[in-house]
Amino acid sequence: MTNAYEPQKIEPRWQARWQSEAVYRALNPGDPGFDPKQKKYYVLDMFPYPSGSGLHVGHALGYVGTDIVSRKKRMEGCNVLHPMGWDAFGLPAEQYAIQTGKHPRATTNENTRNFKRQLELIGLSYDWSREIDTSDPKYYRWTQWLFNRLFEKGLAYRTSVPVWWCEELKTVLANEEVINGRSERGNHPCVRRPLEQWMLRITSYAERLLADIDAVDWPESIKIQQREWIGKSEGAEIRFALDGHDTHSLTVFTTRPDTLWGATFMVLAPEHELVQRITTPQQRAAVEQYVKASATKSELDRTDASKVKTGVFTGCFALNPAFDVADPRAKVPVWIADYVMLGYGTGAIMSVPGHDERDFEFARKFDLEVREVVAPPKGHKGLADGECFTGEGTAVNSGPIDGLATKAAKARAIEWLVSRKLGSARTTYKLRDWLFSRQRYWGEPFPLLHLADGTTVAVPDDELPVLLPPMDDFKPASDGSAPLARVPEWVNTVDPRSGQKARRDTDTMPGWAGSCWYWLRFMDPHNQTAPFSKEAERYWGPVDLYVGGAGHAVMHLLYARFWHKVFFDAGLVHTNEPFQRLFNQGMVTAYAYQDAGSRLVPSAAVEASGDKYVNAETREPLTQIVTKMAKSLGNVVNPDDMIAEYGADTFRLYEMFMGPLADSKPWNTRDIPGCKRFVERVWRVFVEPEGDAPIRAQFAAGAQVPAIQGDTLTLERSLARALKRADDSFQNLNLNTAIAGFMTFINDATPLLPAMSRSQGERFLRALAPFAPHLCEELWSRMGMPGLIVQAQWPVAEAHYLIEDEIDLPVQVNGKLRATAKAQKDADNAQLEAIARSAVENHLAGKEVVKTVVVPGRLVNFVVK
RNA sequence: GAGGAAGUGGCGAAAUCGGCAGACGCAUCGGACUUAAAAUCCGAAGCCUUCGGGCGUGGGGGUUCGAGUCCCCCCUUCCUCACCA
Repeated sequence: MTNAYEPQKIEPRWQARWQSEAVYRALNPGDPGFDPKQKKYYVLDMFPYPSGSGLHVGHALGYVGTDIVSRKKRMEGCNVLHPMGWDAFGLPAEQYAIQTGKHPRATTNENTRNFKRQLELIGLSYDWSREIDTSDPKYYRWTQWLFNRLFEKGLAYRTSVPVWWCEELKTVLANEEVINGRSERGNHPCVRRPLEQWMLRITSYAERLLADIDAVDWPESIKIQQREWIGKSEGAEIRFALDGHDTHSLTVFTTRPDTLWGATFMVLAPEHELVQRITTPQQRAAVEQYVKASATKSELDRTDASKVKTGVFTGCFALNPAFDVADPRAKVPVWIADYVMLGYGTGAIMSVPGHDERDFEFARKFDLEVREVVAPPKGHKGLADGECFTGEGTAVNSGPIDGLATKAAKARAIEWLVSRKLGSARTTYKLRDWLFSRQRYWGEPFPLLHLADGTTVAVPDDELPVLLPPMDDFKPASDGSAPLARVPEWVNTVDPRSGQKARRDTDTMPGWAGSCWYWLRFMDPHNQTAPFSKEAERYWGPVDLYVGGAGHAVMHLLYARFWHKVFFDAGLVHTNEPFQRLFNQGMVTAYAYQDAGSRLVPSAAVEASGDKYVNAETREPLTQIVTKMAKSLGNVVNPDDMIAEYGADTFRLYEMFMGPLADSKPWNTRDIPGCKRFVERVWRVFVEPEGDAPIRAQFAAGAQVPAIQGDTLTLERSLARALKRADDSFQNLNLNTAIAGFMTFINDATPLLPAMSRSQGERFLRALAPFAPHLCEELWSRMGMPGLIVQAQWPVAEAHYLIEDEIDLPVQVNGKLRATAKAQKDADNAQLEAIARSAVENHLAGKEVVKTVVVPGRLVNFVVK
């Protein structure tokens, strides 16, 4: 037994012990030893994509936070489910394979091994018996099985949609791989091109996805982002006849049916199907050129999208149904312009330039008629002032709805349209159906067969999984078809039900698929007859606390909610929503350094002297800035290095001590020694460094129990405050304040050490244990405490030690602090006033006290003239 | 352009209700110990000051006996989404 603090020795030792005793193993209903009366708590991290570069300290932030919560919940007696796994399908592994020839299976296995090693180094309390890998056939078998449920409900369909095509890479790219019209990798130009794709009908759940978000305990900012993304808007669909085209009409969506009388032109999206039919010969050349240009240009140079509206007249006129055909106002020109999106509403609008900014700008540019149909309320500028008015007002120049306020005018306009069969009320959503297929290799194959008779059927559940065929060339074909299409022996098969010849679907699912239900698989990860058992789901669902970055605010969380609702409808799960409480950890940023010309200098070449920074070579002064961690800046910090140097406990403490879990904050390795010092001070409080006893005698079993008085009472109060602060810090996960409380206690205890009792020592260790588990386990064992501290009970402050008998009473004169006086905690107002008055006598001399404010137990304020 | 989050010492930050602004750390400075250094321990420290005090939570107004905290306007930074009719 040595008395030096040696984290490199004690940490692996306790990790091995926890593993051998399976202390983080969560029991399911039916498992031996399962206690149905015990409360359950499910803490989930957003599981990582195991990239080749490994974890950095930013990823670890949330994992340390949830680990501390899990450990505390266990100590509070909960059956805690805290699992971890790998979101292992995805494009980087495949891209890497194309470049290096290394199979995605091999790199994925390597990467997950590395991630797991890193997580274990940190001492995280995952139940590794539940580890899952979305790219493992044992897992994706059930992803396919769940897809079949969507397919049989008609929620998956195949259609031709415009997708990103990159000519340079000869491949289809996912939306998330295209940034400002260029490929994320290589920065090549991309264009939209129609291709047959699988879609999921998420829009049919739009209303429920919107409504149910009110009931969950999520950050309001995320709720707002989801609501905005779903983007419900209510309005009307209106049909316009086209002059000279009896067979075609033009339907538009508007949220302002009351402004129909002010519609002076129409605009179609350039891709709108009517464009070809209605364009007149004179305009054809101009229109075709515009359509072609907008296929690339509109998305390509968005950076210098100078917001100048462009468009071309088709030569065609529509008839505004608000007016009689003979009325000159009825005939309105039809234009095309790229400010109208094909995918939203009907891909066509009626333009009301008097009351819509975009239409107003367009009308000005092309000199089109602007007519006022909504009079602004008094005090607002309108067309009379040369400005467009988009707010609510009173209908004017609008025939049957004249004089109505906007709200009523909308309703009346819809009635009017319905009665004439010109339109109807309609609600639209920004949310689009979900493009669910990728022409890629490293994903779940669709469990679908295209039969000789032209129908498409699901592979029967009992034939799953449809395994990815072995391949070693993953390059997409030049026509955009998937790599799987090049494996004829895999593609060509027979439908096991009808015996017909069949072709397998050669698309794979997107990276999101595996993460759409993984929290359910964690509940029952080894089930071979179902994705998860009903009993397990009834017991564990929903997730009590889900922690991850705000970057997944929309996509993952919306997709996951969608699948969960489909499962709910299918009777597979018993809750409407998957994640009861969501918490977003902040981003860990890092410092970077700039020279006078704002050029970034790699961190390795920066030298610090006090609070100044200079370039180590040139001695040029540098400015410190805060940025993302990036390889190119050389400021990525990885946990392995930190742990090797300081130990896991110090690393964990620093991660939390930086600030509230929710805040973004810069990593500063220079600050870590503060946490290291704290850990060492804790050690020395318990262990005499020069001695050879495992623990100071006062903390050993059978030590004399001091009376709680004098210094021991002072420490008891200090400990109570620390325990209270620690407990409170879990409310908002500002665990930094808990650590500050522990530090304060150790600062108090150090000079009063002889008065500290064994009981105080062990309670302190129990509170610190979730934060610094190895250290506490070691000291706990040296104290001769029974069992493991990870299984001990969470200590709670005794309320009466939180109350001080004597307080420092601040005394203010005119709101300014002039003195502090000692006062008894329970002194009444008159006593307090008297004490206060004598404390600030000199400030009151010769002044008239006009008012005295006494806040019992808080302060006294004299208002004087 | 829209939405969100946030601005407090040299730095990270703290401050249930409106009630002593800057706890706890880092860096800094001083002292002890040491042949010396490291480590450790003790102490100082928001800024200005004529040593009475004054000024201080991005800026400007307001409410209040009292505002980091509540209300209005403005500025800056970061994140997300881009013309959604």
